[in-house]
Amino acid sequence: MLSKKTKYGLKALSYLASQEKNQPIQIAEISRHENISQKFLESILLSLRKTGFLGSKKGKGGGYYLIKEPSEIPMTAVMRVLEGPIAMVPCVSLNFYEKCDDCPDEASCAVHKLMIQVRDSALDVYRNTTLADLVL
Amino acid sequence: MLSKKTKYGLKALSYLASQEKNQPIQIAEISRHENISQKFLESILLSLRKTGFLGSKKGKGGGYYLIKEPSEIPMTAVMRVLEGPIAMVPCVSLNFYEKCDDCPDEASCAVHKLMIQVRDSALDVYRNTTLADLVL
DNA sequence: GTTTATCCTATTAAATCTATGGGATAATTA
DNA sequence: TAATTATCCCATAGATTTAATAGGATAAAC
Repeated sequence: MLSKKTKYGLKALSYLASQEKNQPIQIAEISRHENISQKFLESILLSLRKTGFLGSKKGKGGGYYLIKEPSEIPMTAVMRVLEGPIAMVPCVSLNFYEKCDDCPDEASCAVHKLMIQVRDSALDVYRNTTLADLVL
Repeated sequence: MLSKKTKYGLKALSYLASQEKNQPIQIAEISRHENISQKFLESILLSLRKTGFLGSKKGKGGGYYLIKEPSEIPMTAVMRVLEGPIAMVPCVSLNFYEKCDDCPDEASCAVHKLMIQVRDSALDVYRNTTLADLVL
């Protein structure tokens, strides 16, 4: 299941990407427009800022804005920040690899074999989709 | 993340599929061989029996066995029983569809758009993989 | 009738996710 | 400078899900 955090984060990014001008948009406006709990959204936008997707401005006229062009923001990056590993098991993760402590041999493991394929198919989608594609 | 239930279920199915003869294999043997908590595995095998993947036999010489040929068991079916929906959000699920209560229009929803693609790519893998492919 | 192994339900323990609260910080406006 | 506005940040509560365990019932074999 996709977490609410990821869902809300994607919606917020899309909303920002859909703006004509790249002016700061307030949390309140995004939360209203996308039906997201304002406080929850606040923490999500904060993490998107800290990971380099968004810029922010305080005080009146402040808010959040995209730092890069939507077409320059691949879903691989967004998903890894919001949802975490793209792989469904750590032992097939490219960026978050961990060995299974129960499994003696990855090469012969059925789960490993299957999840490699699932990971690759998901990667294929995420690598070929940018934020711009979702706003069309 | 793949649940332990699914991981263990897949391993158990693979172990059964790897047996020479299709004789009943005891829970204890599978749990030992695959490093799975016996009691937890018990409940998983039970659900796999109730959903028509496994047969069972009680008493001495009893255990679980595959009902169909491994090549006749597609991963779509296994995953749906063990893990649930293949889609990451209910609004793009083929077998477990649910409308999002927050989202006014699916067609214009960025999350919807992206998750349709992810679902299709995962389906493509699961549909083209059977239990037999994982045992090779 | 004793042993063996699955069947079944209930419950607990742990982890994770979702959401909220309250105040600190910084920028704008007057 | 003071008031207002909006992000920043930490802490925590509440809800849900997952993982595992317990204990006994049932059925088959010998």
